Amino acid sequence: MPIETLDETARLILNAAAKRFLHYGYGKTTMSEIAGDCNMSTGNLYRYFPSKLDIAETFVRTLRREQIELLKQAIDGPGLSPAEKLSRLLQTKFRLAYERFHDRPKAYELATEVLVARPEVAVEWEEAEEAVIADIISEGERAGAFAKDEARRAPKLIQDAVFRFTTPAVFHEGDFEALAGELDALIGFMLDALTCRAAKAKLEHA
Amino acid sequence: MPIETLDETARLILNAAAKRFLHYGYGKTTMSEIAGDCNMSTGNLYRYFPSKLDIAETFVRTLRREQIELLKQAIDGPGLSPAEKLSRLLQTKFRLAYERFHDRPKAYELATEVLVARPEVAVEWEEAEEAVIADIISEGERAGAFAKDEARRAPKLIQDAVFRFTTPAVFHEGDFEALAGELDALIGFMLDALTCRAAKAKLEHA
DNA sequence: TCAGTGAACGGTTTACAAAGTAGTCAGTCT
DNA sequence: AGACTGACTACTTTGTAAACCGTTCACTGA
Repeated sequence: MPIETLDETARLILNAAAKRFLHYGYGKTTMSEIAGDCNMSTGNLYRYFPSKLDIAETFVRTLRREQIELLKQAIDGPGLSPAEKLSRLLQTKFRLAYERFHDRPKAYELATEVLVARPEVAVEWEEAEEAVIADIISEGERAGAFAKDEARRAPKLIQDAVFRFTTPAVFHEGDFEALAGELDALIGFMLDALTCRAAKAKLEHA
Repeated sequence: MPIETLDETARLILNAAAKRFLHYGYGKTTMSEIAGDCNMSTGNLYRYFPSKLDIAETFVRTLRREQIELLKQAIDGPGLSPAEKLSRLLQTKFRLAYERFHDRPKAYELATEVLVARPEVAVEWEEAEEAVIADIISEGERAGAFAKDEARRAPKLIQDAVFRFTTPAVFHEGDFEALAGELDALIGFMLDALTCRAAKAKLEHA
């Protein structure tokens, strides 16, 4: 349910809730406050959303849409090789997670709470990213840079491998540059696997 | 401080504490209970350990020694190639984490609590594993199977890549076999990077 | 008919007092 | 002298009663 398809009143509620969620956090925001901001009663909120959690879920979905959009922009540059695209995508994903954690802690907290309570939203988020990665790898296969038939399994494996760099535990240890450098080396490893498999296949063919 | 170097009374305390930690957890174990089990007063405990947390830390260090020992045994088989050793090591590490989480939840909880309160113990744990990985990679380099000069950076990268499979979040989703299969594919990827770099270097040399 | 209301309900959080616990230390026993 | 004690302190956890919050629903006004 993208925002555009929502009722005008529903959007009003969503905006009011989003502001409070980002300022005070999910737990510290009450339905009364949201209703008050919209000049309506609490009961009326339930005509537009089944529950408080659903308001938060809808908001997190918009955050996801924004993130996917930013990732696509990051790899949109002209003349980027598939390897460069993959590298940029993962570095951008890391940077966005790092920034959200440090600069918008309430947004991070909200996403975490919703993702724990509604695991299917987390799965959809990962699948959306996976699709972007799969596109890059397919392009690499067509160009002969990457090995064939990787587009099916590789995206999930790549997500597994960089998992550590999207986990809050890592954001405390070391500064951004050090972590980005470590991630870069890891991406280099993964890219070598993809390109070397292709090279090996070519040698056998020749 | 390995156990053998400890005072007899200190070992008595450590064993009594370990039993209670594993049965009831760290928080639900009191210094009075430990002292009672050892037929001594609480005050006397502090002649042997600076604090309750230090008792737990010492115990967690023995858990680490056991785990490193098991990992070394897992790669000790005769005629195992470096690639097989690395694969076995990481699969064993995953299996031990999985089993501890499901079969000895209190042990898992204790380790988590100590590792959060004493991050340097976590660092030492990772470094001990890193040393085992580095040995395997050095062996692979000497045999010409792996690329040169990887033994320095690769161990940390490999630990990063498999991080997801030693994190409790993953233990809930999917069964053991499915996760082990996914990990296997990921290890295959990393091994390809190591071996392909070596192959590429050889080609250039020839 | 339908957007909107607000009192009422059950489950949860909060506030604060009572109980408990980690750690100390002056003193005991051997 | 040195292993050991246990009452003591400062802090934390626990029990619990009151306040609060998400959600419902019978009702209102247009």
